[in-house]
Amino acid sequence: MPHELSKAYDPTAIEDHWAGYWVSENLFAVETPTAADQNQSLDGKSAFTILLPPPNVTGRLHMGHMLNQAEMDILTRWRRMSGRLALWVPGTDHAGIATQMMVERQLATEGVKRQDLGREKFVERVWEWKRHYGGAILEQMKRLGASVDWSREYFTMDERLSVAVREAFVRLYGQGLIYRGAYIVNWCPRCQTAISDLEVVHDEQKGHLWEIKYPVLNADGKDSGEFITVATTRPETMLGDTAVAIHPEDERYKHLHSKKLRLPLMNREIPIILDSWVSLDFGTGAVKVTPAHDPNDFALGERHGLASINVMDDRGHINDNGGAYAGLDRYQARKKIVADLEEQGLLAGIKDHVNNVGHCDRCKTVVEPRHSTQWFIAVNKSPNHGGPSLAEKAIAAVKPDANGNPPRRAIKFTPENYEKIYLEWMTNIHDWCISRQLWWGHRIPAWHCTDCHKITVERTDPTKCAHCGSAKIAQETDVLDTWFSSGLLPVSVFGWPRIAGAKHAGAPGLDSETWEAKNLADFNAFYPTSLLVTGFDILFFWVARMIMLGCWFADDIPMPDGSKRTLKDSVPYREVYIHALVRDANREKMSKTKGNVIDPIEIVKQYGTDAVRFTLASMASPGTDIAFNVARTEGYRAFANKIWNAARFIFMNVDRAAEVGIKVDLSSLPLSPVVAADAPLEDRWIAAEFHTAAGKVNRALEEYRYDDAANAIYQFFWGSFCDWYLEIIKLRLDFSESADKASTQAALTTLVSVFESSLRLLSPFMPFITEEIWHAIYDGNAPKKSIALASYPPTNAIDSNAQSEMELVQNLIAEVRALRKEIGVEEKAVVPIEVRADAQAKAVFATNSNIVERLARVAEVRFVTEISAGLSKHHTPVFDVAVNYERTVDVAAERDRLSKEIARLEKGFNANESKLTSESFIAKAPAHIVDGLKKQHAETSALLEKARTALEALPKE
RNA sequence: GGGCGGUUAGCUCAGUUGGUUAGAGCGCCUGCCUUACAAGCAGGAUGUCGGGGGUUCGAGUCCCUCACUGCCCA
Repeated sequence: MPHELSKAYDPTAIEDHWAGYWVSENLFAVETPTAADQNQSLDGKSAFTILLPPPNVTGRLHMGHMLNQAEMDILTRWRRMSGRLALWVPGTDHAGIATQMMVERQLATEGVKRQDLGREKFVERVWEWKRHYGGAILEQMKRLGASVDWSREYFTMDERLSVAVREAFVRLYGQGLIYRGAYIVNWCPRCQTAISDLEVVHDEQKGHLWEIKYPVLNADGKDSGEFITVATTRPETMLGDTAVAIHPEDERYKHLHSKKLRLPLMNREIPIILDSWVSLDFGTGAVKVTPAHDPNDFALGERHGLASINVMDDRGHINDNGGAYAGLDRYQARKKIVADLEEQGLLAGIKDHVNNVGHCDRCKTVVEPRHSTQWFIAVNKSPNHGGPSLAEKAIAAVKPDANGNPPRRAIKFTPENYEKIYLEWMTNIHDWCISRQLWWGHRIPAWHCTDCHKITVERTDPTKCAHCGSAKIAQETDVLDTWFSSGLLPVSVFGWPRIAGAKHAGAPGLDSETWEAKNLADFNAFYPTSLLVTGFDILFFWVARMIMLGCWFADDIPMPDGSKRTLKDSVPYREVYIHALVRDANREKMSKTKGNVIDPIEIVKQYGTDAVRFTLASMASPGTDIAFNVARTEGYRAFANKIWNAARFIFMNVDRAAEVGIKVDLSSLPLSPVVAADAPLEDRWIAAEFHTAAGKVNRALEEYRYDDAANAIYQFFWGSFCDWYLEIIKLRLDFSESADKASTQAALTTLVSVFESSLRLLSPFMPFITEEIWHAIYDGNAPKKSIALASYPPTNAIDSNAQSEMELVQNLIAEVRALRKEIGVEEKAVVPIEVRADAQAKAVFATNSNIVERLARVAEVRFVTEISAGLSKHHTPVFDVAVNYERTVDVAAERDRLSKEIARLEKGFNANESKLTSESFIAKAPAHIVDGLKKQHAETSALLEKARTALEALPKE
């Protein structure tokens, strides 16, 4: 039997199959456009390009990813079906710290340290690990059906992307924008590397404020007996103190200006310095200064020319500069120092104190600010050849044009407020520390000369120093921050810098000419990408970095027509959509420690990918966090089930029709429902409803209103198509001998056509179930390999007459149903009704009386000029209706209902009355408001009158 | 400390440039196994739109203020 769908909807049974099919058929691969395509503007299709913000290669899919990917997939499928050349490029980043950690952990189980292996062997091990376990998250993506081009999958350590990293480094270095310097950086003692500000997560912790007395010295270097008390949250850093700072205006200490202090425990003489940065009210107003271990102190040290004494090694242990404490872990040292101070009577007090402690984002170890030599990108500096800085360009790409009207933004943010946040951040950005003391990553292409101590940076590995010619050179051991390479992705995935016609194209390694031509074609077609979709928590990671680097490096690639590329077309993407956080049902942030993490794969197994996607979409209102509630998902699985059963119903009828020789011509189904002007009301109406919904979906997706789009489809499919259309169409699905076959065939054709269009409308949101049913409609001979390659239904004009006529019929049915309940008509009883209606409504009811009869279980619609006395009736502005039935009236309930209705009407009446009697309202409000209100007022008065009369007519108690 | 948001039905959230009597899903109550669907059908109840003040003919929507709350940055 054709069209076989199992009786019950079972998502897991269909989803695995289609997910595999989409990948194995390479369905969403996009070929590099040929030159001919380019000339014809890609065969008339403009590209929609979207890059997956690279998940960490060690990562597993979490709800945030699933939301992020569902949003990208919905947009990509919608754009693809709407005729755009849609390319979604997937991949992962190499996650320097995280991946190195994974492999070190693995080695630890073998009792081996990476140092035992040596750098080269260790890196080999990491690659091995990556081949085995890396990219699990992409496999999960495949199961979820993301419509990405797997043939273009990237990994930031790939050779082609490494070429881009090298090129970018060499250029920035040559432009004077990369430098090496000794600064305070965030140091993770566990990972033993510097990390960027963004990789430090701050956490409020209960701690202490230790108050320590520093003896004031006389001119002869002896203790004067006076003390300055300083307060600190990290007493162990005092070993590296080189001054104590006070505010120059602080009256408490004015007499101590120019005096010296004795640093306790170390017995070192340190100066008192004056600086207005010191806060008068914090602690005692005197601050110990440790330039090597605190960013603020470092700045003070620079201003006052203080020495910087590093007292800790890279594991967070006190080093030889720490005197008696050398070798101790930082916290052991803290304990001992506090104890020693107390013993010497120099501990003035201990106070409870809540402070913000920085932790390593990866391993949660407390970060130690540390003075060390690192590589930086000078983001605010003008390059050697002049012009704006990296940050200035990144600001110009986003800032509204001061003179432009309307403002011209090269990159548009949604929700808009992120533009402000981005600009705020980019305006105050500090130099970017790009070096990491790791082995896994892009090794910095700089060579140090042992003879002249200068640095050589070149595109190909040098054999001798570029400055003195010495062969005694050694490559820098540090690697680059992972973000340095992922920031380049928008240009590097399309082949930069190996782009035909670009400067420095012929980089070594691959078949350059072929590659460069192919890359040029890709770059011309797909850059700038259309959109970046990401969470706000990564705004500064991807967004900021990609914008800085994209704007910097793309602008020397000429435009396809040969003209100079300007900032507008150098940006990595035209739009940025920032989504919110997925929280648990109680709005709590999901976290492992709280144990409230929802594994999307588990939920998917229970309810199906389609239902989970729909849940996320329907809650994804821009700027609002999603409180993920499985009750919602359950509801959308029910929706999928509804669609499934509608399909079964339709197929059942198609098959029954076939048995009596009635066929639906599947080869001529329209792209979206088309009905004749003289078609039955329900046909004209469902087409109008469809186009209304389709219009809403298109408008909503243009504005990233996934919630509006999902709701419009839900309402249409369930509320209009299933609840009304399917019920009405049953009247016309008559397969008996006596039936008019042409009429049945027409009804069936419209039904199938509307349903098939609806599947295409829904497909971007629920790709699996729509794929399954769509193929079933065509009984395995679908016109395309996938519904995802079919066209999105175009929106036609909306027949609003059909909508208002149908609304009348629906209202009548609803009133009858309500009446039946009120007067206790049995569910199954078929009863006559009396209707008083104006001429227009009466005509509509008369034409469609069979619909009323079927849907409201009515025996006969009797048109009257006045409802018979004694019957309970319902009133609307255009008709009154009553059910002819020997009622068992619950007088109390009826009185209650009428009283409530009267109260409601009175409220409206009074509100309108006061407005309409106000002269200023009549004079100042626009005419259509006044007219509308007058009309409503008249209706309300009439209904109020009728309700009051009905209440009067009720038997007295 | 600086900045940005939020407060609308029991819950989670919509509510377009102020405009006619504030919506949805879930949940809740009542009645139905009406052969596509009980993961269903039909009917129903529920809101001083956080408090206060102001602008306006008109405020959930704009302004001020207070309260509570979340996030980012330092």
